[in-house]
Amino acid sequence: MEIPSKYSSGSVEEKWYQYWMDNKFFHSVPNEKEPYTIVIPPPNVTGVLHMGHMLNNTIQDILARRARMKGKNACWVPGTDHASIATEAKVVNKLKEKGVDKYDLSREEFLEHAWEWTHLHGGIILEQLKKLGASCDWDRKAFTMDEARSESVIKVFVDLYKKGLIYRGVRMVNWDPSAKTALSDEEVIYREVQSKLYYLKYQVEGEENEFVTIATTRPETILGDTAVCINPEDERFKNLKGKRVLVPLIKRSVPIIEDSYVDMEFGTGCLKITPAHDINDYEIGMRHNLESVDIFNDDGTLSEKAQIYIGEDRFAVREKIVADLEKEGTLAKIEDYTNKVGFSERTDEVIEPKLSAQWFLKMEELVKPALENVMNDTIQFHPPKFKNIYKHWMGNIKDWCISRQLWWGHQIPVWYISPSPTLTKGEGAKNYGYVVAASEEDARKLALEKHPSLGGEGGGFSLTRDDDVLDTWFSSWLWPISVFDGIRKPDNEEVNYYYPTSDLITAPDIIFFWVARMIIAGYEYKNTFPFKNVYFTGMVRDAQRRKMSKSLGNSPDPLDLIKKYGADGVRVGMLLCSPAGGDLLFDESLPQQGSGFATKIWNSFRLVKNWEVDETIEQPLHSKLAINWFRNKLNEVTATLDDHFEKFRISDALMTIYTTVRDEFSGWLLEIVKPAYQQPIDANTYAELIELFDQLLRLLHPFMPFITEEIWQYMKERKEGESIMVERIPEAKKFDKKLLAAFEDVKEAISGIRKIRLEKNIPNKEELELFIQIGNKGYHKEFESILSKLGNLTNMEEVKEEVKGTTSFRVKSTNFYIPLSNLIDTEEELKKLEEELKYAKGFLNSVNKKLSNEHFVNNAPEAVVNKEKAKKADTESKIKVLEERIAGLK
RNA sequence: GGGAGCUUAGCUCAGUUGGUUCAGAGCACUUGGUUUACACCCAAGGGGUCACUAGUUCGAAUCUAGUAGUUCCCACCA
Repeated sequence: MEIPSKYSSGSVEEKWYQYWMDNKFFHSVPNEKEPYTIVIPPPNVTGVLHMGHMLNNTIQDILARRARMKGKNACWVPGTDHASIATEAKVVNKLKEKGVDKYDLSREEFLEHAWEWTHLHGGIILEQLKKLGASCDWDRKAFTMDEARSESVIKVFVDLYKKGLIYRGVRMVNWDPSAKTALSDEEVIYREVQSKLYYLKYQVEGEENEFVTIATTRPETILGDTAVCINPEDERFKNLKGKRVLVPLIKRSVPIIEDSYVDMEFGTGCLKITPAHDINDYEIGMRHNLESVDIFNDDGTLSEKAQIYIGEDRFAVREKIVADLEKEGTLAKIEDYTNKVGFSERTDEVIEPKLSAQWFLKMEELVKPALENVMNDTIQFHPPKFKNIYKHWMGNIKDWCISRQLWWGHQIPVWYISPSPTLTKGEGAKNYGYVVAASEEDARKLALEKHPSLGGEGGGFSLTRDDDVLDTWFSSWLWPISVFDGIRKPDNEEVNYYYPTSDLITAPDIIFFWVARMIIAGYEYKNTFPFKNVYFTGMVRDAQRRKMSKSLGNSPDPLDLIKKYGADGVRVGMLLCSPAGGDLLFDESLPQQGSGFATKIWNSFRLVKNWEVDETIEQPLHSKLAINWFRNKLNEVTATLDDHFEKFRISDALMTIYTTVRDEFSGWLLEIVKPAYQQPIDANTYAELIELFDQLLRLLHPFMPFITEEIWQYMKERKEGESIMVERIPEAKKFDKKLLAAFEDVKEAISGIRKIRLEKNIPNKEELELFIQIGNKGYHKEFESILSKLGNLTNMEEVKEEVKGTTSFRVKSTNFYIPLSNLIDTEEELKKLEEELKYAKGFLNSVNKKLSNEHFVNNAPEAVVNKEKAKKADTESKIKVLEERIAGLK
């Protein structure tokens, strides 16, 4: 079989992905094996793949593939999220481009557009994941708004309502004037901004020349002022108590009230109160029975209640009102000021606190098991520092505002009852309220049960469904259950088998949005945790630590990267430098390194595969020894990998296998067994090499699925349906630590020879002689054939004392001498030896100091003391050797 | 304002319970090499007072306290 000299990732990746799909290797059904389950953090249905997804999904795939090769029944469930507000914003913009305003459409018409958009762009991102090699069970593709998931959401809403956990209330909520919807607290991002502090003078009513000065960052809100507040302790304003002041421009008379909330130190010590547009003012307003004047429309323009600037935008009004206040003479001064302003996570609009009727979920009881089981490590966070953050949030949780004034999403299953006019006439008139039910049919029944009069004589009624939809996260919090249909059919075989899932891989920025809430839902609906481990990835940033963003143009297109470096190369690049919870500083040198590694593996394979095998020659001793050594090495590496994976140190695991392939396998093993130019290799060594290569590929497969499959298929004749991805990964076996340590000494001796060649400018081709003065450590005669081959030695001889006229080096207490006719620079050699001697003496000194310290000898464990004694003996013999050598040279 | 974390080589980070080379890895850097698998390579090498200070201990990168710097999370000071 001819092996191409260059590995071409593109065609190889396409070929094997198709092969895996055709053979249904990704597909999982419940069986007798141990399940290993991951649910994907569902990306936005209309989103495109970005670097964060790459990192995240690479890790998921590595874990899934590894579990599969460990003999588990791995199931990685893919899917997408309808992303209510983000998708709706996109559709609204799209319509706007076509000159269509959302509000000119009916709800049904708008949803038609939204579905069209979803079908057009939906799932592109999942197709992109295939390019990465993601081994998802595509037959299980789920969508948060498909039938099964939608019904689950509705069922849960009804259930929570019945449990008394969902309620409707008028509250101060975070209002996004751009999307015209309420948001949860988590969807508001506070940012520091440079703004101004405006000092405004309010005339005291009835006192022509007496003014009260307040400070505000939002002068436009004075139009909604219904009081001015002072601290009751404030001596400066004693005379104002009980008086009233006039709001500038509109001259509304408002009372001066007293509340200890006011900080006397800040600003002027006087605070204007706008209960409709500030959460604190709202609370003060409640305490003092103040009127609320809502001066804003839903879109952030001023309403009629503002009296002036009606219909103009709040920020335009801010400019204008400052000018008008100045004209009026009520603007005292303006200062620069830095404060924090809330922005909408999705639309980046400045949030307006607004009073409105919304649906809430009571959290206090629900969070209890979720908090407890993270704190006691039933669910483990990696890295564990996120436990603190989680705890803090859970401990201070407020009720969750779950309604959104949007159309794209799960419409709230609440029906308001409008009785027929005959029923509302006269004394029978009453508010029939609403019912909560999974369908209109159920709602109708329920309404009749609740109000029998509706079905009675002169009855009849209509139902109007609540316009709002549910927060996106109200569907994704059910994800680990709902993808197995465990909400609608709580005891089905699938959910019983796959749930709880194994590992969740996600970014820390959605720890509250999603992770915490999934845990809550898990305990509420399955009575157990939704996943055993949560691995938090870092943020992908650029080399300057800046966030990847479109506007900065520092975010590479993942698909371009895959084209350029191969999926394997990109996967390796993502992971080479990505500790759990730590940010990944990405630049193209990383995937470059990854693809370089792929080339390295490819070339190693070509080397081996192209050797001619000769059955008649015997296996050389050095090959036999090297193979045996590498077997032990591989077992050590396998154990190390197991340990890394157990601790979710994925980068370290990759680095382990990376250096094993590059240094141990290619650098040492292959160099040792490599036959002379154009010479054949013995059959024994060849067969064993192929087997070891096979083992290595299996260990590597989860990281680099494509190239490992390609090589594995080339390695031997394979039958249709065979694949490395369904083979077993090597188990950790015992290994000989002494052997491995001895081999390190051999390597060091070879390095010593190489170093001398480099220093003395001796080409590798030139053969050398080596004399060995064996000390009590550092030499292993059994490996002399290896030393001889890699050192290119003609003759090796053991000697009892130092050899004159040679250059030398040491491994532990063994001296190696290389005779170099005419090439010895005695001065140089002496200088080197003196330095070594100086170091050894210093070292001995520190050891002696320890050993002569009675406290140390008496208190330290015996083993530690013995070790120090051994060090002392070794160093002393080394010093002796050095001194002899120096004397000899002189 | 409250809380948590971090500070180890030029960069990004390991370093598990204090005790053998524990002062490490990858990248970067320096030097040498076109040794027929690989220059996307190979060989050799330089580089750190483990932020600072004080303590505990026979012994501290590791434990304690404080200081400085830094990051993140939470919080409605106009």
